Amino acid sequence: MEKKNVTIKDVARKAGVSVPTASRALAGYGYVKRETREKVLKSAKNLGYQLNFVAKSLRTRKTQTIGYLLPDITNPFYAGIARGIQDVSFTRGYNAIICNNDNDILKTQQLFKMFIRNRVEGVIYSVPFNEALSEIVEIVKNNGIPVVNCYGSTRAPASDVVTGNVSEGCYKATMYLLELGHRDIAFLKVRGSGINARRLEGCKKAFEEFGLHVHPNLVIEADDFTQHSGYLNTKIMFAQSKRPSALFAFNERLAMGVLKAAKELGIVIPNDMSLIGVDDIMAELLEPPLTSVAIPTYEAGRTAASLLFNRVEKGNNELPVRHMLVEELLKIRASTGKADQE
Amino acid sequence: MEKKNVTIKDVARKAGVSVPTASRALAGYGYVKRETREKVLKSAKNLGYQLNFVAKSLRTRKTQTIGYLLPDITNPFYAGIARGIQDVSFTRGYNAIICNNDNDILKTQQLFKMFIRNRVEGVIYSVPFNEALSEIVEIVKNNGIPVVNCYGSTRAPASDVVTGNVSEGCYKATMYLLELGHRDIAFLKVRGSGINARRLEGCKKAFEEFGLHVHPNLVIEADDFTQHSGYLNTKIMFAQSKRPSALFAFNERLAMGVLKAAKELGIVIPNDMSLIGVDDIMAELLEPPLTSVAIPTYEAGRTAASLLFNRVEKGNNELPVRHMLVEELLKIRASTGKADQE
DNA sequence: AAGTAATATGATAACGATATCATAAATAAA
DNA sequence: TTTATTTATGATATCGTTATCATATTACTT
Repeated sequence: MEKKNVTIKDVARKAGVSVPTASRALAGYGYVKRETREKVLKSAKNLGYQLNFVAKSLRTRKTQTIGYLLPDITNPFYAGIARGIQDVSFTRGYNAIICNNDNDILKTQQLFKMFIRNRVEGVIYSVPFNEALSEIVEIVKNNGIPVVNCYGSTRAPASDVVTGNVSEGCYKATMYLLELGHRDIAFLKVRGSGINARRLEGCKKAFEEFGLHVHPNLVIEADDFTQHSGYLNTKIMFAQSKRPSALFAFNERLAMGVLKAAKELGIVIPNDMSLIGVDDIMAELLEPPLTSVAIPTYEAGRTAASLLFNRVEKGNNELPVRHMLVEELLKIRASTGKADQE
Repeated sequence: MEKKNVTIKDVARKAGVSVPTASRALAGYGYVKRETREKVLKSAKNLGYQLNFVAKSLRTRKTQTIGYLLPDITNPFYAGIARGIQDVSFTRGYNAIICNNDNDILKTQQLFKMFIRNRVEGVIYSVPFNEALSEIVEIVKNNGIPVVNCYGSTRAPASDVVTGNVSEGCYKATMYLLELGHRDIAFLKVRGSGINARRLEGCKKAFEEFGLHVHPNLVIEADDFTQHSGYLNTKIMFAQSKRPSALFAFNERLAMGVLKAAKELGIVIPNDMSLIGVDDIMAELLEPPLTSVAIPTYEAGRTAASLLFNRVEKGNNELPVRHMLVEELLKIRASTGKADQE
């Protein structure tokens, strides 16, 4: 009653056929007489046989597995992407090995090598830029494994890339603020973030359409994307200069920090100041519900997986490099309003 | 420049040794002369050799992989557990295959069978009870695979179980409310949830210590654990009966729904009513910051993984069944206050 | 110097499946 | 009937490693 470990050999013997015949019967592939197949299937069922996927993988050189590298699965942004990848994978009969790199390059290297050793058929990653990233991604590709970058560093090489129309999303949001009459709009971005830089581009474009320019003093650079950082920078900004009529934070956590600081300072949103965020994970649940640029993480994950499976099926080098965009939408809620009429 | 696919055979040939010797050198196992090892390692490095883990797994019957089944990775509660499992696994050189069942029993069966086919060395699950769950869990166990239940259905069999001291956590929270002078305390639970039933037990115990009883009318059963459900039930309750002086929702989403309903009804928390939640995922970020019973999901995941690896190492049947508790703590914030003095 | 133990290496088998090929039986075509 | 084709089955090789065992070499003991 301990371990059973039924192999196809047992199934074949019990059914009175050879191993290859049993294999064909179970796989439903090639020529097998109807009654033979039934005998084999019955035998398999009786013995409680479960295919050994490890052996199959070795022989067929297909592991039906892909790897996904992200910074941290407890970050809902990445969890959304992960879920999209998992769903597409599940439908195709694949598994995804999901690993956290905690933005640690040493871990990144370890994990990518692990992916290679495990002979994953493809890799998706969503990690920010790092000097050593390009190198290790190149190694993965040299091992014949297609790589898709999903909202990760655009500076690292990949077969295909999925990102949002980040500058357009922010363009729309800024246009919306401008149309509400706001002119003194502050932007809270994270220093060193390539995506945030592109977000700011979109905002500048909107200003230009109004014949205006973003005031450099109103572009604030946070050290990181934590709530605390948003809180701190807001406090500092409001202590130093005139309060802007609207604030656009390029990240939801930052926006939550702004919200908290504003509350403490007695600034009522949206009456005293409008606020826009990005991400749209908790936005609807905040007080007030936050107007924000929604990132369709689930769709991004699905798209990345689809691109990857295209390459897995067609052979990596058959296809040209593709760059797919998912649409970031402005969701208008209660944290924005018309500018003061003074 | 296409696929390289370097095997240990190539490494051995280039180093001028036999394959088994190369294997020993690379694994750092058994007798290998110092210079031989160096030759092999150099050869491996030059060729860009990466061990084929599939082949190794087949031979050693160790896949260094475990499976984790959860309802949905985008739910931060499960993401926390997943992260704990992943971290312990990573440290041990294992991978976790994480799969969502969406509370669908058909998927559950498919996924558990997939775990068996993939020859995972252990399985952890966090899924609610379902008639067919016991059956499939039993099949997994019969295949010699240890199973650990982490905050899942306690009615399904498993080698080991990890849960929180759920009734104690709620006992503490209720004691706190009682000590603040509250007597009309409403409880919002989810119908059919075994864990929520145990939570209520803890609350009742606290009442008994005060020589009181929970009023049955003040135990409200929600259909599910969504924010909407919390919102709806609050509206209904407040329309029908006298408003309680405190409300205890056994789930954060429910509590957020209560918060929203209260806001709409002009009920100020905590002045007009105290509110306590469970989970403590976003609690700190809500307005007002929510007093709640914190579930240490990350720790629970780590604990579950540790239990599992004990069995993986020691052999499944060597160890007695263990039930580990992680401590749920009451975090006091701004949503609770003294009862009215009327 | 002889015997024993430790070290080092390789030949062979095995893990559990599928791929490839050869051959036999059944069926269709001439 | 003969030949060609389709269907059915099994023998054998193979995927890339490690386990097991046998043997050769070196290093210690006495």
